[in-house]
Amino acid sequence: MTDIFRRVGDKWSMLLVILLGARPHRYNDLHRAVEGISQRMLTRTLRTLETDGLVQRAVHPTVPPSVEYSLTPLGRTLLEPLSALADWAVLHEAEINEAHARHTSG
Amino acid sequence: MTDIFRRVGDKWSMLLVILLGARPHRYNDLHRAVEGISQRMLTRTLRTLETDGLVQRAVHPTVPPSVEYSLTPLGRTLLEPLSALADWAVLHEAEINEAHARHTSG
DNA sequence: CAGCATCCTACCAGATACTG
DNA sequence: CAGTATCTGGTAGGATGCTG
Repeated sequence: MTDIFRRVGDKWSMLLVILLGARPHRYNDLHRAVEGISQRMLTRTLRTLETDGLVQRAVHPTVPPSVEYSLTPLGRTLLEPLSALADWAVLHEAEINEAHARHTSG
Repeated sequence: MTDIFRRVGDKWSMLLVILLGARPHRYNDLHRAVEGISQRMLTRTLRTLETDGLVQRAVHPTVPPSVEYSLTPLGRTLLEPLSALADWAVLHEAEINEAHARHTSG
């Protein structure tokens, strides 16, 4: 189980899954949307998600080429629990920062 | 938000939070329960969780000393979304492994 | 019992440059 | 547009030995 978590729970994976949950994205869409991600990590993370069967990659042989990433049905089942956790993070971010301040100062 | 995830979502944190969600544990309880964790990482992870205000540490000045770790109220609010994700992981582990096999072989 | 200090390694992840 | 290749520093995390 911890293996699954390590894949799904890392810095970029969750962000990508949540983004792709909203709508399919192309490579550079994601690159722009996920502020701060390097090409390397974007590609790596997408490959991992694809290998895990959470994301599917559709290549349209146009000129210039376009590649569309979207969630698989399995990926979509992840969306709900992941969003719950993301909501929790947003909701309690302030409290965590306060706790931090308490431990840092006193 | 990604910062929160990095702390909460790492290899050991979620395991500890879920364990402490069941009942308070002492240091060596956790060390035994979390098969494979080193003292170093157990201590480090507990300290991080404590600093984040998710876990509280109660020292009982007995001989020999005993230290009890438990979830704070904030930590308990994390339990639900985290369990949801853990359940998801257990439920879909097989599918992910199958997807892996597909990408490895063909 | 419940840690801390130190050393060490391997992998992770960013920056940068290049390609079909 | 959608990647790959290479180099490099940082950090996660294990092993070991010691302490109040």
